[in-house]
Amino acid sequence: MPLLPPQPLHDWHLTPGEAVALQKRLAPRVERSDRIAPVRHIAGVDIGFEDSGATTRAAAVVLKWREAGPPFEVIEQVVYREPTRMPYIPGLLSFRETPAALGACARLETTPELVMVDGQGLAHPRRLGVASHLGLWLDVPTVGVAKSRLCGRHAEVGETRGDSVWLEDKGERIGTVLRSRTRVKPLYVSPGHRISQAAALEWVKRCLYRTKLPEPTRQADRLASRRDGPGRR
DNA sequence: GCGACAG
DNA sequence: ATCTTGTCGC
Repeated sequence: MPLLPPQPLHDWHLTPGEAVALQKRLAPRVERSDRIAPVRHIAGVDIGFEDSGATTRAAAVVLKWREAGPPFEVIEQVVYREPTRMPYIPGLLSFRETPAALGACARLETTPELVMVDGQGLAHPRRLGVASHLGLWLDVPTVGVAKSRLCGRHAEVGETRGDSVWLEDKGERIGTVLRSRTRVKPLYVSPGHRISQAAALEWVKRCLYRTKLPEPTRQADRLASRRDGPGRR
């Protein structure tokens, strides 16, 4: 999918303090309501590492959306590598993963109407998780699907598949804690960009098939973390 | 000052 | 995230 013309949405040589300042400037640009075109394709994005972390491997997959529900047909798969440029710092994940993620997305021929990202969206201390940051950059609707909590509080979630509770922080709802599989650790779903809380949750539910992760993220996950080196596609 | 802390 | 064996489920 095409990348937007270069914009001051990201910088690769920032100190932690500068990165935090940038997040505060970008957060207000995140759109929290639905501005989504009819969904035909949904992409999944995830990052993995090789060479003890020296190489970052980004994976992007595109699935054809079917009203009939999953399993969806995978129509594109891309793996893109580049040297790792920043360490992992809680709250600054997007600065470590977004560069490679953009590289993978730029190599997709299809432009999806929705992108699911492994990580938080709004459910971030400054409301700019990796899903939001990537969404801003690509100017495409995104939803964050994380496997654990970064911030916020929530009541206990029911143990049955489909049960969910709000994730809140500082008096506002920042996401949803969703039990995607009975008796399995819940998912933390939050809007990335151009999507509402309700729609973000619904799309994740609609993409659940038989595993803990929704299909877009699951497919990207397996590509990004394969221990042997998948070339491309 | 003491924890918590996406991937 | 990654390092790891066997094991349970579809």
